[in-house]
Amino acid sequence: MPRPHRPRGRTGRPPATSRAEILVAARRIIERDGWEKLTVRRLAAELGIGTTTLYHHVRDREDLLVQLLNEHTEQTLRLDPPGEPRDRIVAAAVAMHDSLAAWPWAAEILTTDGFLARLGEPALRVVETIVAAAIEHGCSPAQAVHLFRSLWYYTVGEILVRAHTVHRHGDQSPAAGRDTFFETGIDASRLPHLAALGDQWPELAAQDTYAQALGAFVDGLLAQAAQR
Amino acid sequence: MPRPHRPRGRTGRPPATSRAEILVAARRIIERDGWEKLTVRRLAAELGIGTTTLYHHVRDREDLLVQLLNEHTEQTLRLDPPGEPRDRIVAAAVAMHDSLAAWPWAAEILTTDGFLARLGEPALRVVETIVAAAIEHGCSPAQAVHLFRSLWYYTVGEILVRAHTVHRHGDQSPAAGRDTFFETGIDASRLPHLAALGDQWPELAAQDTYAQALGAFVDGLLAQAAQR
DNA sequence: ACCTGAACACCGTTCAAGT
DNA sequence: ACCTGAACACCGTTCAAGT
Repeated sequence: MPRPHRPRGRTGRPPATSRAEILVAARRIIERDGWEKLTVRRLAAELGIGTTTLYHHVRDREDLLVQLLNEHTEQTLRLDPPGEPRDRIVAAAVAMHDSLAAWPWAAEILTTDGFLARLGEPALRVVETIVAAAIEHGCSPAQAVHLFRSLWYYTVGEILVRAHTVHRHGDQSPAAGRDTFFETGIDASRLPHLAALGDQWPELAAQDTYAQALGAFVDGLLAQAAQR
Repeated sequence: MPRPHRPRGRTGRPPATSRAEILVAARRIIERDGWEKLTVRRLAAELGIGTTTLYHHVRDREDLLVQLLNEHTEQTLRLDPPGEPRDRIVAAAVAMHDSLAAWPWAAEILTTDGFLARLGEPALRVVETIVAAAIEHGCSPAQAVHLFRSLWYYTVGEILVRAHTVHRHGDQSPAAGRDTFFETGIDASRLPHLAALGDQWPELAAQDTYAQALGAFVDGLLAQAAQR
């Protein structure tokens, strides 16, 4: 007599909660309640299972997040940019950035120890693309790794700062733009340029210059590598 | 009659717990137990006061951390670098980096919304130095702000990744160096350069190239600004 | 005015026990 | 074998009340 547990299973084993089911439920929570609400306990509740049961399928919270991100990169990070090595590096880094920036909760694991090592192949292919292009341009393998790492730091920093910045779309009130130095008057004699910038700062800081500065960074790094 | 510095219990009422006392106690916890243990509750216990009392002196946990960081930058961040604008930018960014990197717990607030706006004058002077030097070099005010912000992203990313990386000093075991792509064999036909790099990656990734890549970034950004 | 215990509303993780 | 309730050891923050 088969136990009436969860139907829609194949013949044989009673269908245990699967990895895929977990990831779908996790995405549902993120979409419905915001990613801050994605906790181990809530996820178990969403699946209708005990919190403990989740630990049979996921090592810990970090593991859950990494699995979620890997699934996401597998779906969004497909590229093989053409062109000069320099342009391939920029294109790969922009693709990496855009894929990660779309999921602000990625910020939580981006800087964890050994993060890159836990990435799946689609993400690693971006690393490969950058390292390969740098070597083709004339970098030594060591220089290529250092170049990738520098771009990675810049990218992670951009994503993390942006993820934590409240975007006040169209809010023109004086309370908007907390990221200005100037709501409390600053000493114009000590900090003349910041004082002169005044309330232009929030506007300038809101502009997206990631890709442009990335280009400058890549050019600077490639030029430096060529000098040695 | 001389009283102990921190009265335990209900002895009269010497001056209420001061901001300075709180910050000293916070630093004591960080030094003794590690910064992960610095919680509102523990800090109150360390001071011998009720958790609630702390909220009379500190708006919330984030405010506590920002106050702590501001005190730290006031003590460590004094500079007025000489030389060419380009070198002044590099020197200021390195000083900012070193000051923040010394306190890994800063990672917790570095990316919070409006963080820069909550900094004290010593920290703002670094921003002023970088913006002023960029303008002196020929940047427009907008370009100078963008330049600062790009360096900020790079710096924050470096600090955050490093702060979360376990440094296995002298650990030569195979388990060491989690940040390698290669403990699980990678597909050499799909990722040839990463495969060729092999176990060299952890060693290369451990090298500190912050200042060198920063120089390249600054050169790249200044060159790009001059082109427009 | 200054301070606080208790409560609220949560966390991630473990483990002995149940089915 | 698979699953789980209950417990452990915490969090940040609030509020009504005490001194």
